[in-house]
Amino acid sequence: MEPGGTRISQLRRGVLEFCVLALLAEAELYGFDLVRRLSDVEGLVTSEGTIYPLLSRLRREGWVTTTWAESESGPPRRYYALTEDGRRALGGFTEDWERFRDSVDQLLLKGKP
Amino acid sequence: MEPGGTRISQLRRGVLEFCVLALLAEAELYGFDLVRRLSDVEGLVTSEGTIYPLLSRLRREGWVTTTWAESESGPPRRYYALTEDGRRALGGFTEDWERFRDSVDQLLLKGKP
DNA sequence: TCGGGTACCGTGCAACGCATGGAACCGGGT
DNA sequence: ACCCGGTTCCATGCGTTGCACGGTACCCGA
Repeated sequence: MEPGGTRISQLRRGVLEFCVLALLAEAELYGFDLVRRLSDVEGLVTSEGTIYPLLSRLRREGWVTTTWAESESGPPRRYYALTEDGRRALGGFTEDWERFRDSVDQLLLKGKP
Repeated sequence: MEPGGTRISQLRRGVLEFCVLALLAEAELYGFDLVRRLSDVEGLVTSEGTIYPLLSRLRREGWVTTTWAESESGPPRRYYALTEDGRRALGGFTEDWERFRDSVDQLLLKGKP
């Protein structure tokens, strides 16, 4: 299938980033684990090719910090932790999301309750 | 500001298209009017530079048909009408949107009811 | 020793919103 | 008579970001 060809992958744009922040708000996680956790959520399935560039961006923005830790079953893991800036960004986005979601609902579900 | 630089403009991706279809599901409208109507909805403000390429896509997909009509106050208008295919596409997306919205809500609002 | 699971990462493409700019028509103010 | 602003259409190019693809390296069981 052509890349970005599905409707859903367009929906993910700009949201995935903050879904990752939301997961990191509860616990420090590493990249590979984030992929697995997102796969458990309908419509958010993604791959390493998406996650790692995304995590690099988050680091560049100063929204996460990272620490290395050994693993018992493979190469070392890089754990990501939310910064105070990251928490603020997540809060700001959440407000934007709620407004946006309501607007789209209003247009899309007008006539089908 | 850099284009596409805001969080919101990324959210609009892939959604705007179907918001336009939703508006056309109620009445035939022309491009300039669509811009005004979307500006009335929080988070969906857009411009002609966005709408016209989008409408071209919809035509190419066969989701809308167009008819010209004179205007009393300016150049002629091109009115857009939803096709049966367009209505089906809108229905399909609406289902996808509901699932996606619930997933994001679940992640983002976990802990803040 | 060899394959498969774990774990990291970069490069290049495609989609789409938007800034920018251009064209043509109309009416009102100076 | 002339220009300016509103209306209405459209095309071109850029930036962001998800994803396909490919690469490296470690560990373990068959």
